[in-house]
This record gives sequence, structure tokens and C-alpha cells, in this order.
Amino acid sequence: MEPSPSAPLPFAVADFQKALLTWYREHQRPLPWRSQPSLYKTVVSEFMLQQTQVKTMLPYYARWLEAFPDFHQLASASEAKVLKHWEGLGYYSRARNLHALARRWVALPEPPTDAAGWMDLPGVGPYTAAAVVSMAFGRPVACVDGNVVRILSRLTANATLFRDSASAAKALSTEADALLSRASPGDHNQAMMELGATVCHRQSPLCLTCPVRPFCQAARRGDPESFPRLAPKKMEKRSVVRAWCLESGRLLLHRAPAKAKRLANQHELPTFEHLGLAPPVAAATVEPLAVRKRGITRYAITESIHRLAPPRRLDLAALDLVWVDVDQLDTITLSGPHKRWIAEVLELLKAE
DNA sequence: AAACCGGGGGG
DNA sequence: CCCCCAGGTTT
Repeated sequence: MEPSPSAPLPFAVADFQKALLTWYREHQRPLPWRSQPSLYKTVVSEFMLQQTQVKTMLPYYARWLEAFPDFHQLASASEAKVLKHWEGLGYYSRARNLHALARRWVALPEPPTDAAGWMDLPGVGPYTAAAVVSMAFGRPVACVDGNVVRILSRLTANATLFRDSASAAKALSTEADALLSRASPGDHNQAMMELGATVCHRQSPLCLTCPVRPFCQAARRGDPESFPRLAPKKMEKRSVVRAWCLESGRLLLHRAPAKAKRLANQHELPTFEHLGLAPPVAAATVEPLAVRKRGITRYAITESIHRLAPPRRLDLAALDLVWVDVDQLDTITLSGPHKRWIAEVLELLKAE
């Protein structure tokens, strides 16, 4: 999409910046990467925040910094250990990318200090590059995440119907740049996102306490929730039948190959396809051990878990299957939902 | 229970 | 440019 010619913002940019920064310096949340900041802390926190809210990633962040205090310790850790520390956070490619980034970083004669240089590193796109170079190197590059999209579209009461938040981010990047404080780009970027996270909520925004309300067209009109306008998304329903094979205290699990597109090196309960079996006709009529639902991106997935006698003559290696002692589940990496579900089913069986 | 959020990568 | 990734929170 063509970057729209920067429509002049309907207020004095310097006044906006001052109001925003004054508010941020007083009201920012005390987050662990903000006290004694470092490049490494900034990178780790931004990776964890890529698809996850602050509250969720906070405990992971603390454990991560204890296990991997800097780029060198992270680079020399095994991938298994890295994934283990990410377990439960989801979207595991972020962990592999961060690990790969650390290994590239320690080998670099001179680590990059500009956005283009960071975008060459694994797992770093426009958003993360802007965040890192503005916060760590004071570079004037505006971050545009979902929070910023919300704030910008409300400030100007922008009624454009965007395809999705990614295209909105692209379209609004010109304005984000026009608004950016050249003197404090790192604080400015953090202040915008902090404002979006704590005041300019998607629903019921706290306009009465907003430091930039005098600049906001949507607040003036009284309908901030009308912005941004995003095209509705379609959810697709899917269902999966999983096998629960428990024998002699060992559970049969599927481990996605290292090159798998999804859940590489992660364990989950095997589907019947994983076992080389057609989903049983019985699955439709026999009561499953458990039924769980999960929503991922645009999919609404229903997973039913059926007890299955261990099939004979399984070629474990060829099918990426492993037997894991139920007392040893902590030593492997399970996907977050399956980790919970397995614990729940074990509890269920104990009660029988 | 359904709807929503949301960066990066790869084709 | 479009689709996928395989998770949590909110309502």
C-alpha cells in the first residue's frame, strides 16, 4: 500500500510529545527491563512481547534472565534448554529465533545499531527493529504495534476500513513517524504503547484520565471505540482426534520433527494420523476421555482425547513417536495446552 | 463459548 | 501481497 501523504496532524506535535512524555515519566509501570536497562533485556522483553501480554510473560522473563543472563550465555545454551525455558509461552519459533539471534550476535564483529541491520537478524521485523534501536541506541524510528494503531486512528478519527491490523500499521507508519519525539524516541515509543495498554483500551478507554485527550478527535466526537475500523475476521472450525495410550506408567507422545512447520521439537498427544491409523469410527460414538477447545489465530479447534490400547509393532522412530514416563514429563518440552490437558486427564484417571 | 489480539516469516 | 504460525485474554 502506498504510504499516504502525511496528512498534517491537527495539532502541535511538540505539545503532544510533551504531554505524552510527562505522563509516561510519572505513570509508567515498573517493569523489570526498565530498571537498569540493557540491550539484552530490551531484546528479550520485545521477543516475549511479540504475541504475548506483559502480565503473561513477566514470570517467564524473570526465569529467562536467571537462566540466560546475557547474549553469550544464551548463545552457548542448548536448544533443548532454551525451549524448555520457553515452554508454556507458545509460538516457539520466537525462542528458536532468539537463540539464533544470540548466536549470530556474539559472532558479529560489530553488532548493528540501526533498524536495517537488526532486521537482518532472525525474528526481527519492522516492529522489533524499531523498538530495539530506539530504546537501546536512541534512533528515531517509530514503533507501530496494535496499541499505536489504536491511538493514531483515534487521534485523527481515521475512518479507513483496514483489512487487518498489519495493513493498518503500515498505513499509519507515516503518521507515527511524524509524531515521534526526536529527542527521546525510546521513551516516546514506550509511552505510546504504555498509553495503549493502560489507558487507550480497545473497549471502554479511559478518556477522562488520558494525558493526550486534548489532541484526540475521537474523544471529542465521543466515540473512541469506533476506531480503528478493522475488517471482521473469519474463524474456521477444525477438529482433531487424539490418542491416549498409557501403559506401564508411560504415555505415548508425538514429537514434531526439528524441521516441522509447527511445534518443531515439541511434544503433543499423538493424533490417529500420527499413529498411522484412520480416526476410529468409534470416535464418533464412544465417549472420549476428554474434549478440549483451543483457539489459535483464525482456527477454532476442538480436540477429543480417546483412550487407545497401544498398537502393536509401532515404528516409533519413523512416526516421530516416543514413550515418556509420566513422572518424567517435566524433562521434555510439551506444548502449553497439552501440558495442561495431560495433567488434567491424569488427575481424572486417578479419580476413577 | 466465541471473539479478539498480533508480529514475523515465507511463498 | 497473502497465508500461516499451533496461545492467552476478554466478554
